[in-house]
Amino acid sequence: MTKKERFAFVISYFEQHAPNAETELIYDNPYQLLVAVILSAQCTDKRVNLTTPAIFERYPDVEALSHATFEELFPLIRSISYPNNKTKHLIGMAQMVIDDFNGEIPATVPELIKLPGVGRKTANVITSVVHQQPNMAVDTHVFRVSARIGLTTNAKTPLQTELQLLKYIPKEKVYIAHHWLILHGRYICIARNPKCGECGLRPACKYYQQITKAQ
DNA sequence: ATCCCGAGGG
DNA sequence: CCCTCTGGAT
Repeated sequence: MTKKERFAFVISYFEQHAPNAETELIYDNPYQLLVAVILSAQCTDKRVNLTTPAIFERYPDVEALSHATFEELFPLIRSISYPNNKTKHLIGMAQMVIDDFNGEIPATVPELIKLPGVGRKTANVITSVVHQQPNMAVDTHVFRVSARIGLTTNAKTPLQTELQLLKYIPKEKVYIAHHWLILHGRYICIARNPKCGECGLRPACKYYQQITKAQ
């Protein structure tokens, strides 16, 4: 099976079985999405969703967040990973949005990456979800699932995965493909003991071909 | 013990 | 390239 055929199979499968895949982070606007994605580093969406309501209530917009103090915000973030860094990042992000971007959350990857706590992955999520730009955010799930199936070859960094995926996924399907891969990685192609028995991608999956050949 | 929608710094 | 930050779930 060529790489092109592999992509075609995977896209076709997900279009039939997960046509409406979207993020499980809870948010109402770009500000809330940006906060949620910053908090999501090395943390499950479920746990992020437990912490964000209190944050959004106390800091309803980026202006309010820009005036937050570390001592105020830290307790609201205490229960998720890297609370120290994330508290500083959120306040710094809000202050930079107010000071350097007229209170508007930037709409391009180069600008977003300037914000504290915002790296390439987060910038790709925002520009993709909010601004419909064909950018592929590569998180741990996208990285692992793409490698297992064989959508990527010898990708050692998220950036390599991103570029290889963009080469074969049509622009208009990058957004949905990002969520396909994440949700598949979260519920089927999990890191430990993937549920290959429940996976419809088996005919196109390099990983499955390897483990069955080894029997 | 390993993993979760990573980012920043050296 | 490496390392550190770091809590909760499994």
